Amino acid sequence: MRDLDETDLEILELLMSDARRPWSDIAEIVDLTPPAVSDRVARLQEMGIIRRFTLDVDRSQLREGVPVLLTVTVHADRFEPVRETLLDAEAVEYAFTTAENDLLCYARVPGGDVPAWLSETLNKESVDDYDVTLLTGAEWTPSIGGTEFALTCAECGNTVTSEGVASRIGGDLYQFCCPSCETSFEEQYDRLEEATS
Amino acid sequence: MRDLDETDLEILELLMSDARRPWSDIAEIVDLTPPAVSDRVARLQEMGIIRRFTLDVDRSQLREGVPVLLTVTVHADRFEPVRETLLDAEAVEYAFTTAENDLLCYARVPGGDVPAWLSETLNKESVDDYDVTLLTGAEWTPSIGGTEFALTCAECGNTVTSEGVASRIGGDLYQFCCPSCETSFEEQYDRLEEATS
DNA sequence: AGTGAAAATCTCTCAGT
DNA sequence: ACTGAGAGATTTTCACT
Repeated sequence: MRDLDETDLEILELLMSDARRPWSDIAEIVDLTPPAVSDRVARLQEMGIIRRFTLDVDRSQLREGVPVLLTVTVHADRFEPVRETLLDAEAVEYAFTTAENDLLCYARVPGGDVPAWLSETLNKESVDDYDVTLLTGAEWTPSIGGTEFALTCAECGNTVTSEGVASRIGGDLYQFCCPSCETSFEEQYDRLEEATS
Repeated sequence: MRDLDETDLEILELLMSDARRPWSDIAEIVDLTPPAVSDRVARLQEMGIIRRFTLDVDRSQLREGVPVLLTVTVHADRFEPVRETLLDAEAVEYAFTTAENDLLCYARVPGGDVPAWLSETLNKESVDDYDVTLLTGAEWTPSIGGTEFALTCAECGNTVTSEGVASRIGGDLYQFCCPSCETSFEEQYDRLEEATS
């Protein structure tokens, strides 16, 4: 799978701000022809970078229910099914997974009866504990962050993903793709320090 | 401002699943002509129901930074400026406001140095306290929930918005547009109870 | 608010580089 | 991967209901 170039990111940004913008419009900005833009967008869709063309809707005006943030603690074995159950629930709009395997869901509960909705939704699911926070607002600021690109592991040179770690060593910040690369780098660094002192 | 009808909701649903769908396509499904659909969409945009046509992007593939959930506690006086500062920050994608005036932000921190990013971002802002949770996943499930419609205040008949409250009185759940309607309804209810006992 | 038809614009296809 | 041009589809405009 070929990597993204700056033109792809520019196209993504333009479509983020207006997904109905004509290809010809984009083509002019990124200095290509309309079919070339169309091809790139098709490729971005195939790669799964673009999941879909959609709307940013102000649901508060649709009066769809009481907005809540639901924090769910669940045993690791049951994590996947619970996550899927929640994502399938009509009321759930966002689901965040924490590093400690907790689930955070933003939902709009129809009818305002949060306890009833919860027992309906999580009924057959073995949830250890949950907590509900009432929300008064939710906002979304889509942006691609055009200046931000892939990070490179200081030890092995691979691309740093969400699994990666950052560490400040000798006053400088280094990126690593995994903790073992971090350890290797630190050992190497300490050896260098000793040798030059 | 005219209320939404079922055709509007149908158009919203169709555009949520594919925002580039031709008007003619939608027109056929909702039994209108293309210009009529175009007019309705324009009206939905003017009303602010449709904020924008956009993309659902799989940001995990863009390797854009370390995903975190930031919980910020801030004095009521400083709430608005802090909220705006955070929303303006490139890294912040979502901001949820709790009923207790806490802020919850989903952000992807570039470079992975979360403490540095925080001190940069919230530098001149008087934040009482904050907490950072590392996330490993974030998902979005766009859907309109076609069966869900506006709620009506049991006291005054107005539409219940996010500001509204729900209350279980005498075993039944009632919706109110505001606390004062709730109080009026309860008093009326109690008087009826006394009269019939 | 919606229709119908014409004009303008956009997208798709495909042969060629 | 991209271009350029032509065919086909879509959107916009506008007079009318």
